[in-house]
Amino acid sequence: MNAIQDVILASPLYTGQVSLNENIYSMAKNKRHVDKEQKAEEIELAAMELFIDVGFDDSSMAMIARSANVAPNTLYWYFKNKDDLLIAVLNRLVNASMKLYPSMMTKPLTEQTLWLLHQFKQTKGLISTVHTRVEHSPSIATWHDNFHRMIEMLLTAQLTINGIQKDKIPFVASALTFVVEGLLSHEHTEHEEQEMINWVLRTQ
Amino acid sequence: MNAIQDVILASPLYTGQVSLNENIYSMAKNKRHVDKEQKAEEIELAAMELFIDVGFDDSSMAMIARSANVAPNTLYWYFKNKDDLLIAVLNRLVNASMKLYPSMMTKPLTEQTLWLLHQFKQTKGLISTVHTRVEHSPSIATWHDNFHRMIEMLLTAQLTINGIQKDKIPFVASALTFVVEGLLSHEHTEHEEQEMINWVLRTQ
DNA sequence: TTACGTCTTGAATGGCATTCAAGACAAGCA
DNA sequence: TGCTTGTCTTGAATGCCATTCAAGACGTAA
Repeated sequence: MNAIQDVILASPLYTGQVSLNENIYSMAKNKRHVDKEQKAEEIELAAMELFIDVGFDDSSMAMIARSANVAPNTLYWYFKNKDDLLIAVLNRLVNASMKLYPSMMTKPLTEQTLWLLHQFKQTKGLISTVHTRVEHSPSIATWHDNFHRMIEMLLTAQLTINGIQKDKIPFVASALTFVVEGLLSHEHTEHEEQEMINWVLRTQ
Repeated sequence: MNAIQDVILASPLYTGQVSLNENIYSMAKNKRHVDKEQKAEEIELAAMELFIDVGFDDSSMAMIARSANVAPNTLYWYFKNKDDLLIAVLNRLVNASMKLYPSMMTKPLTEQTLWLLHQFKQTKGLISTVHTRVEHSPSIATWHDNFHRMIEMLLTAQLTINGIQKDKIPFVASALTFVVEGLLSHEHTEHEEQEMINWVLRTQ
């Protein structure tokens, strides 16, 4: 239906894992890499559960390791540090939502936005975590940039389809993003959320 | 001119320090409390500078103590923990801005909002810090609640003066808040900021 | 059997917020 | 004057934390 969506959904960041081993060429001897990706996945799933349940700061590497049945320092063979593990988890979460998104694409934009809001609600805490760590970790910073670039493209495409006045689109897209982020960090009733999004999307 | 503002500006949270020693009655013997408030102020100022310059997470209690010329554990005689020190600093910052606010009250709302945005820009990092720590610390959570209550009252008053349609006011107030928070966590040009705020405030 | 990458781990290391116990200091009273 | 009592201050723990190091186990390929 529209090409932009396909581009987004096919972008390397969101097609699932960005391959952990880029050196497939030089990899010749002693490859056991099948297990490696499996184990990495186990670790990511353990981390994901903890990050969602108790938050990033309160999930120690030791807890994650225990939950994945490995020694704490084993995590560092698979991930450079805790921030890199966070990125893997974030990609997994975004990817999961984006896999479901196509089925929402034809629905009204208000409904789509509300759906996105609910998708990210389980990961509420991780949003401020990302914002906090953007200043520490360059890799989190670029992840954050890419994420917002993707959201902006997605919304721009949808707002265009919905016939929003062209020169207003950047504002509406930013406002929608900020309002969703705001609704994620501050408690509101379902009804308020809906009214809020409707208000942003009201055609002038 | 309008009573609501006065109420806000006189509210205990924002009239400067909430007195550190509530037990003035029982305090009789051995009082040296004059120095105490002075020393507390020195610590708060040292903490404020560090929180703004290097952020909350990267300001260790040891650094703050060194900067205030005391031993690290001395901080715990004045503040229950690092979160309580953060609250003292936040109150100081909000108080400083609110002292300046009355001179902006008569200006157009767009200008007021832009001014608020710039006031809080120096404390950018502390916003996500607060959002992160809301889940850990009940005292940060209530501070955050009170802060938003105050902002909501302030904006509601101003939007009423500006003749915004009554039933739309809650949405505009929330949207303005979220957009300011968004602009604080995501880099934008001055021009984009202005356009963004104008867009939210456009009368329908 | 040897050699060499892949993977795992126990045991550091250095940092952190916070607590503890001991004492210094000042004021009020005898 | 000395004694007591509360106000402050601090060196030295404590128990976490993320991360690193060095040693070795395990599989594969020659």
